[in-house]
This record gives sequence, structure tokens and C-alpha cells, in this order.
Amino acid sequence: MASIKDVARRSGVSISTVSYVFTGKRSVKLETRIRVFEAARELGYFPNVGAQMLRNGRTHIIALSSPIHSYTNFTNYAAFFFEMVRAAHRHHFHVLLFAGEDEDEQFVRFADSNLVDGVVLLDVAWNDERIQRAKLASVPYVSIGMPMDSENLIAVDVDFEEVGRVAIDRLAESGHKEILFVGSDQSVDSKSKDVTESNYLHRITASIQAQARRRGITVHSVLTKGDDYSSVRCLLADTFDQHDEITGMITQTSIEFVNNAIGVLQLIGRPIPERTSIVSLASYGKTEMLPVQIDEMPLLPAAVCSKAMQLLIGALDGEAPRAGHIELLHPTYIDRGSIRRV
Amino acid sequence: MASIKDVARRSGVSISTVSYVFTGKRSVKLETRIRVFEAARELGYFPNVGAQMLRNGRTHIIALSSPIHSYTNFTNYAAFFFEMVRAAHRHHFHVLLFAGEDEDEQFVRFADSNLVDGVVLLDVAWNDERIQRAKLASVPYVSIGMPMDSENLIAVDVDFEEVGRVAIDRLAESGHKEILFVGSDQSVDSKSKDVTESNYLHRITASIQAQARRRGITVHSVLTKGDDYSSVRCLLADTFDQHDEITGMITQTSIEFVNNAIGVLQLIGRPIPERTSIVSLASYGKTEMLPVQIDEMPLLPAAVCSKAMQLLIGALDGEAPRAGHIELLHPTYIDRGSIRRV
DNA sequence: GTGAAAGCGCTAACAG
DNA sequence: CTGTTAGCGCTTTCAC
Repeated sequence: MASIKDVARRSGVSISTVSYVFTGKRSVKLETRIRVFEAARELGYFPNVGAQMLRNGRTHIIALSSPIHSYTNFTNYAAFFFEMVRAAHRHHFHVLLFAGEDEDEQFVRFADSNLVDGVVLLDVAWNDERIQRAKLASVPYVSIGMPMDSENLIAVDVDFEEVGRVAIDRLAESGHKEILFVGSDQSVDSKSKDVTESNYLHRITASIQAQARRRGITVHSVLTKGDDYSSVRCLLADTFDQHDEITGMITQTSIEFVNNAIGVLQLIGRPIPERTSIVSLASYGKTEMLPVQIDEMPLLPAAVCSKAMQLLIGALDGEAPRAGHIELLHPTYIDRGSIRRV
Repeated sequence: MASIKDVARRSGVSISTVSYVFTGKRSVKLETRIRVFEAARELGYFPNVGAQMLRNGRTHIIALSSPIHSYTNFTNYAAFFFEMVRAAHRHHFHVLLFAGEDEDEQFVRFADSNLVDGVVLLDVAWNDERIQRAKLASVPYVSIGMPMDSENLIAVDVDFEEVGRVAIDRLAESGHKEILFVGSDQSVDSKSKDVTESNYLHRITASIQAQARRRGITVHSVLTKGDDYSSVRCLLADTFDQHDEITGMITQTSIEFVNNAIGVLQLIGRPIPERTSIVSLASYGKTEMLPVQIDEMPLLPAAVCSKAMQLLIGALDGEAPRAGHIELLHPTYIDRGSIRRV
């Protein structure tokens, strides 16, 4: 494995010059620079990251902490992985993946060993154990998702309070009075006895209820365990049977649920959008490929991850305050005409 | 950040002793050992990985190269991520994630920079560009999936030839003569002009055809683009309309497809398993939660990743030959009674 | 059972 | 515009 010394010798310059050629932190005569690059190429030289880490005290690696819950939606998760990697690469950072049930113990081992410059917490639950550690850690943490105890924390997320509010407003403005809210059931993590809801369902639900009360609207809430056709049929058939008065629907579910709901509602004589108005919240996936165009307020993994990375870099550079920064992203409402005046 | 020096000073021993206490490569008096650990704990000391890398020439990090194709199934993908992380952690390795479309260029930058001790290639296509690089690289590569050019390569995968063979055999032995094969459409990657099929569909298809010919069975092949209810209904209704003689079905699709197929077949008067026999290949997901129990030959992400890690470690330790090792894992047939005698 | 010291590859301060 | 050199934190050989 060729080292900087070899390159220096071969190109007839000193090692510091080679270093400066590669870091670009000092101007080097073009001719020399070319000779150095040439030599490096010939020798197959790459700077040794270990040495750089040691010297610079920076690894340019972030940890992505991704616990698996019973309700974890892998599709959404993968989207965040990919977007996080993209965001990190844009800033020349690498991503170390920590995932799974045993995630916790692994975590302890590395978090302070200077392997990573910072940590991004994915899928932060309403009361997440990791938050305690975040506050004691020697490297900056950024939480994606807002936990209950968000004091003194760097966190990014879509503003789900606003999501709920806007969803209700849209339906209310079109005259809907009786609304069905369907959330995916993820109330209890199999492992812990605590209620560790994924934070955004919690926040959306609360904000929907509050806004509905404010506008004098009735919200019927149900949770769904399965997103397959027959589960959806049972759920919706039952609900609309008991509550014929429902005209609008808000879903916070997988895209499969929505897809099946389209079919079921058609079947029970309440087609979207003619007889049922609908908006899908916190969705991710190829929504535009559904047989019926559906309004949505999507998850924004790209925006969230990008912002998370920004905040992390800021904390590393000491530009931003190292803690206590909560950034709520403005949600997007995509109007596809699935809400009709009633 | 406390260093080994600080620990040495505080515990009144030399730095080499501290080092030996942590590596365990030399016996140290119990009393001393305790003093060292105590001091380390008090100072919050963790060995600096950068320095260890520099010194040992090993980073204990592997790269996981995960390109995104148009047909990428995120659920399956995430499963491999998680299993790979688990397998790596078992061997005290970390996992650096490389994912996305721009994956390639990123890849070049790091692959030889001593950041990783080895590379695992995920979702290797039938003719995958990454294979060339694998052969020239200075660190060992392990391919998950078999590319066309598998010469001189370390690769692990389920034996999909056997999967196809067994599926046909099972149906044949129950007297089925006319079989429908449904594959997920992933024939062409949107980005490249080449046909870059995910390798296993290619291999399953070929082996099914061959075995069917051998046993005098007719296989009708179709590809599916959508796995949602209406797509599935169209596809199956059409197919069974034209080929009333079909009694058996082999799917290599998402679990959603299978779920919808159960409903559709019921609807068109060909319920599983009474009138239609079925086996699902290369599946991953909560198959046992389907409304009808379905035979399957699942993907084995845990086994595959575990074996990949083993081979990688072998290559690193120079125990195994550094190249040319192809390991095909024996598939499992899970019999749930969805194949009936005809 | 323990310590002293060389050196891994790199960066950057200092010197020219 | 370029070179010399100290030192980052660790492991390991050699010496006791």
C-alpha cells in the first residue's frame, strides 16, 4: 500500500508538498501538482484515512441509529437510509449503519470511541431511550423525529401539528363535518412495556383532534393492524356501516392501505372522490401510481435528511448552538382533487 | 478527549500496560488491570479508532454497496441491510452504507483508501459493472447474488437453480401439467440501456423452464408490473381466461402480489388451495400472516449475510482463497399445504 | 509482570 | 513556491 512517502519520492518533492497537493490547502505550482498526481496514480496511492483521522481528529463518518420496532415500515425506513446517505455524501461524510434489536448495546461501544463525528437518530419514539444518551454524548446528535423530551436537543422533523391542522382545514373548508381518521397501529413496542409510539402518529392525532374541536368537526378514529385487502375491507365496511354520516377520510397509513381503501370504497358504493373525500398523511411511495389520484401530505425524507445533515455539520463546526435547536419543516399539501365539496 | 497517556498517568502504569490491558494480548496483574479500568472509566477513555487503524492496518469496517434500481424492493433491501449489520457486528465489524444512484462515483473514492477492510455487494445484477472493480480491488469483495461473470469471484447466494427445480418438482409430483409462472417485471433498468436483470429472476426462470421441459410440463410465463389489487385482478383474470387448463402457480413476486392473488383467485372461482395450487419463491415478509397458508421457498437474508461475512473474514485472514469461491445455499421448502393433488 | 521507545501515515507550523 | 519536522494515539519489540 503506497504511502505519501512513496509518492513524494517518485515525484521528487517533499511529503508536505504531496499533502498540500491533495488537501489543496496551499497553492502548488501546476507542473509540480501534475507530477504528484501522476506519481500517485502510478502507485495507486490513496491517503490513509486512519492517519487522517488520527491527525485531524475528524473521521468524516456519521452513525445512523435505526432501531427496529414491531411496526417498522421497511419501505419508509429504506427511503431514509438512502436519503441520509445522499445527504452525507454531499458533505463528504460516510454513513455507518446501526440497525436492529441489539442496536443499543452496540451503540454504547462505539458512540464515544471517536469512530464517528456525530450521530443521527432515526425513527425517534415519543419517549425514546436514546435521547438520554444524546444529551451526555461527546459528539453531536441529531434526532429525526421529535421525542417527548425535546429540551436541549437538536431535532428535525416535518411539522406534524401543521399536517394535522391543514388536513382538517382542507376537509372543513369543503364542508365535511364527519371525518374518519385511520392510523396505523403501532401503539406498543413488543419489546418494552412502555408506550413507545412512533412520534408522528402521536402528534398528528393530537393536532387533528384539537383542530377538529376548534372547527366543530367530529373525528372518528380507528387503528389498522393489517394493510391487506381483506383487513381494509373489514375495517372500512364496519366503520361506514356504523357511521353512515362520514364523508371525509384522513389516513396515516401505508400506501397499500390507501390502495386497498380505494377498491373497498368503490365496492361499498362510496367511491373516491365522488362520495368520499380523502387525504393521505405522512405517506411515502409511488402515490401517483394509484388508480385514483389522492391528495397527500407526504413524508419528506430528502428534505428531512438534508436538514439533519446541515444541523450536524453546524454543530460540528460550532457555528450553530450545539443543542436546543428544533427545526420543523413546513409540510407540503399535494392537491390531486380527492377532496370534493359536500 | 482522554488518551491512553492520561489513563497511564492516572493509574500509575506505563502506556504499554494500558494498551495490553485493553487488547488483552499480554497478561497483566489483576490488581493493575483493575486500576487501569478504573482510571479509564473515570476519564471516559475509549481507544481512538483512528490510531488503531493506522497502527493495525485494519479498520474493522466493511462497505455495503447497495445500488438502487427502478425495480428495487425496499422491504427486501432493508432486510438485507439489517441482517448484514447483525452479521458484521457479530464479528465486531462496522458497516458503511453506500446506496443510491450516484453510488458508483462515491465508490471509487473510498474503495481503496483503506477506509474499509472489505466490500459486500448487494443485489448484484446479471451483468453488474461492479464486478470488474471487485476483481481489481485491493480489498476483498463478496458478491451477494451471482453475476454472469462469476469467474474468480467470491459470491454467496441461495441456489436459485434448485429453487426453480424444486418448485416444478413439487407441482409435477402432485400431477400438475399446466403451470403459471409470475415474475416481477424488472427486465430493464431505467438508467442503463443494458438488460440488467436482478440475477435471481434470471436464474429461477431459466431453471423452471429447463426442469419443466424435462418433466413434460407446460409453463406459461407472465410478468407483473403492479402488485396492487386491480393489477393482479387484471393479470390473473386474463390469464386464467385464456388458459383454463392451468392448475398450478409459481410466483416470484412481492408478498402483496400473493395476498391479492389469494383474493382474486377466490373471486374467479379458483380458490387456493382447492382449485389452484401455489408456491411462492424468493419471498420475504410475513408470509405466515396471509389469509391462506402458502408454500414458500423464501429468500434467506440472514443465512446469506452470515455466510457473506464468513467468507469476507476468511479472505481477510488469508485462510480461504481470496477469490473464486462460489457458495450456493441450499434453499428451504416450507410446506403449508397450498399444493394439492390434481 | 512491567516499561521505554520506535514508528504507522498524515498535517501544519515554522523556516526558507 | 517548497521543505523539515513534531506529533496525533496507539501497538509491539526489546529490555529489564
